Amino acid sequence: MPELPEAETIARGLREPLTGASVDRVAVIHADVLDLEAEDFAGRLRGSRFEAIGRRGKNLVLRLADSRRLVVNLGMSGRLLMRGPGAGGPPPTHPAVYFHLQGGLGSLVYHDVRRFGRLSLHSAKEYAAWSATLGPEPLGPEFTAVALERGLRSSATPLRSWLLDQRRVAGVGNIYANEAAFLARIDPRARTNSLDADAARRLHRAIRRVLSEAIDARGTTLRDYRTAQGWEGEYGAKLQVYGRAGEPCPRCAEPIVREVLSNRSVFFCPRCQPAP
DNA sequence: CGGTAGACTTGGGCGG
DNA sequence: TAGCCCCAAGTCTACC
Repeated sequence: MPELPEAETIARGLREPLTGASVDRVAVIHADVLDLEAEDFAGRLRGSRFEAIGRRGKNLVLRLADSRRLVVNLGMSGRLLMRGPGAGGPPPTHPAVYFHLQGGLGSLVYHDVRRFGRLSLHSAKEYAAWSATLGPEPLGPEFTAVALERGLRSSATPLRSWLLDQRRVAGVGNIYANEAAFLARIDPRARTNSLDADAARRLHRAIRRVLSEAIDARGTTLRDYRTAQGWEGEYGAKLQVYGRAGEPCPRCAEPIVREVLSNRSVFFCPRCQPAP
């Protein structure tokens, strides 16, 4: 998604307009974002009330009144947009699913240019099982420096890859993995079992800081991400290394380097983030 | 099991 | 300009 700060921003923006609203009708435009047949999906949601709006890692979790959960993974380009009752303004360009609400409350639109996103409907039990496959919430109490140090020691994968593994910690993606490694002054290519306790403490602080500050800025819009109200996030202007290859490091002015690691870009300052 | 490369999909930009 | 171009917030699979 849209990573954790973007998902959190969307959840906050959906809470007020969606909590307590009920689904009148579901219109499926692109069934390939569903884990069920379109008819089945629409039928199971008709009449359901949204009771609580939350997030797990990068996923939006919309709890229904009967304790089922609609889990939305936004992939690379998914949006969850509230449309007012009048639905003024231009219509969405790439709608995949419309949730029309009862009582003239407008609609919730799942919008996705690339359709890498997925919408799944879980029973309470299925949701618990799915959630258990994800690592701890990085802004929650379970994610301690000691737990992080233990996790890092148990693997020989490069730090950037470790951070992208949702079973390790839930919600960090490529933007914030690169930013956190920079703030912690660790080479993102370093094997995690080569990092010492002090590096783990720095990384713990850096992850929490970058995610918190990105939430405060309502996330990072590179191109596709929007809040539930359709606004862009403001954190892009605060990125230190991500997408800044060739620009001077904000700490030491050495040019930022871009490399490819596991088929994805990795950005770092070769002077501030020395190989251990 | 752990780690990596490619596939999936569409659109924007001409580089990193 | 246009291209068996390049790149992109993610995740799943195959394969070593």
